[in-house]
Amino acid sequence: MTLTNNTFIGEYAYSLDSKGRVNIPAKFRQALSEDNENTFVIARGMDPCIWVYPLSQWKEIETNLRSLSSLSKIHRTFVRNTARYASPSTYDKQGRITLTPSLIEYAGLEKDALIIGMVNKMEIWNPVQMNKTDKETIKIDPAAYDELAEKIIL
Amino acid sequence: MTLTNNTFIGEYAYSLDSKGRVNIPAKFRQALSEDNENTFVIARGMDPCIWVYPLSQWKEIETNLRSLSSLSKIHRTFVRNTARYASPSTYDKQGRITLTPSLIEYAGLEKDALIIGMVNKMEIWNPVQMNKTDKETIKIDPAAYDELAEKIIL
DNA sequence: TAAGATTATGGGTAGTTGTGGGTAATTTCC
DNA sequence: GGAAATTACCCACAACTACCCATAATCTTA
Repeated sequence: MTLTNNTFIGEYAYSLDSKGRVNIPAKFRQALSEDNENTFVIARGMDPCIWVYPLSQWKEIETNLRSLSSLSKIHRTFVRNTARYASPSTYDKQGRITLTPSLIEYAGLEKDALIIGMVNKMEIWNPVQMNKTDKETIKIDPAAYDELAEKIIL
Repeated sequence: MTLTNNTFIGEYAYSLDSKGRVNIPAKFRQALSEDNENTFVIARGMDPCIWVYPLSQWKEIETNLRSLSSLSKIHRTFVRNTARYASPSTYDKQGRITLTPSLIEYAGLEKDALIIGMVNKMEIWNPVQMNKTDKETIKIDPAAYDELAEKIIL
């Protein structure tokens, strides 16, 4: 059962092989609309993990980046930081994408890879790092959640 | 896999040979539309690096430069600095462009060259200089950066 | 429950890409 | 106008990557 197009939820445990490939969960692949051409764009996450966008979603980001002028230092820096580590990756016949060595290192990936649906994208984590981050998350300011509550109805 | 035409993302580590040639990443070459005639325009970046535009993109910049009046000293200086060091460069059968000695010196390039996709253009850096700039970036005004990040949903 | 289909993981191979260097054509300069 | 220097074009090799096939585990369906 597929939910909305290009929408990802759930968590999957996969492994990274010696060539730097990870499987994309079948459900996620099925959720992709045709215009994505079986392609994702992988990039650095804000947390120590890899962000995986459907191509169509990434194109919107690119459009926004194009509107920034390189005359502004802060704009330049932002475009560079965003685009620099991004890379398109089409999945093969077996449904795997190849990660770049740079991103593997950034996310600290070894044998195990945890794939997490983040609605408009997915994240790839080293399970150990995810645990660590989970524990830190508990310390989040409850007031911050209250602020969020005004924006999102659960 | 090629994304949108004339759009460049990702980071590549190449080397500058004794003739002042650098490879253009295959993905970037493939992204070029036909009307670019296998040609880029190299110019001084705002940071200590070389900016490499697809020919068609550069033509748009020229159009914009034309619209600036030379009555304004700022405009004159800007046009001069932009046009002065710019130079077209067609890539050879192996996909390399030749850089000018002036630009090589400006970017402080030696053996290693770091090529960074900046969406509408690419940058060529000395990796050492890039590291230095990265560290300075941390000092950028975080508030302004966050404001930008809110406009562009990643 | 058993057979078939799908999914996750491993590895081989042919084509592509990055890099070095050589030669001929062109330009520069005395 | 001719020599020297520079530039453009070509070939060759090594490393890498994308694509293909194979197998085992899992899920689906009759």
